[in-house]
Amino acid sequence: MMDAPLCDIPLVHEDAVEAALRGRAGEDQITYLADTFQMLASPTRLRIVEALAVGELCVCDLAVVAGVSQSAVSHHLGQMRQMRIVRYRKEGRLAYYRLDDPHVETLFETGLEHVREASGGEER
Amino acid sequence: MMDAPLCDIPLVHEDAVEAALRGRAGEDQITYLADTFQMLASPTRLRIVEALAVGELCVCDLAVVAGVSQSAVSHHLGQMRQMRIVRYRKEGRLAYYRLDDPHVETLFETGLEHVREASGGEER
DNA sequence: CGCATATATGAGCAGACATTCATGTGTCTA
DNA sequence: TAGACACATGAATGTCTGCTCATATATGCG
Repeated sequence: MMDAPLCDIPLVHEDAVEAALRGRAGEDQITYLADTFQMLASPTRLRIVEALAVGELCVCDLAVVAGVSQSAVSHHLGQMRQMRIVRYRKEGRLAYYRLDDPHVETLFETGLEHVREASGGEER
Repeated sequence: MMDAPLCDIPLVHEDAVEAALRGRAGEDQITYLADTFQMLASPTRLRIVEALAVGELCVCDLAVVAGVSQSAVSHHLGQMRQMRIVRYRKEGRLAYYRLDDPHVETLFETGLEHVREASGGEER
């Protein structure tokens, strides 16, 4: 039979694992962060973010820019609002949306830089 | 009754929409970017990124840190490798993983900053 | 060689997501 | 005030994701 495999009795590289475990973000923060990235994990929502990085737009405009129905865009906006990706102001019967905080644009830009390197540069 | 509804004949705010459409990223880049954020849209994978931000780790260590099975972590690593989130080097029968490029850590950090503001600060 | 181990990978299933369709709410205008 | 319109939202549905289980590949050791 086999000896105790290292993988079952945790800790292969005890020091490294402890270092990695020190100062981790809280469970709630990681969950919230995953949900935040989830909001950016859709071409349609990215088009919305990209557009709002230029300036505020109403729901109709966003539907045009993102190339989906008004209903679809509104559902997306509802979720993005909840995750604090966007905020909005009402003016008459129009709702003008914009990015909620500067970090969102930073995420978009940084992600795009990464993509331009990662998808451009081929195999290593 | 009303005139032709603005939403059906596109362009509500023509200037704003045109501004938003100017200089957009390519379809491929947006798709790739969405897939990249998708890789960060999971608590398990975020734990992996968080751990690798400290230093390289083998698969077993990562399974411990992320709190999932070896199989699960390996599946995640395969996807993350494909999306250029991580890379690895083989040493004997161990595989040591690390973040593929600095942008990844930036995304993680920026996201965490956003979360700390967004989830901390309450309703507006 | 032959076995144990570290990692990778395929299949399958339960839960999550994006869109559509239908309808609800509030605001403007005639 | 009646109706049209901008926007929001609930329900239903097809697709995708993440895990587990089973198995494959490869390396090291005796």
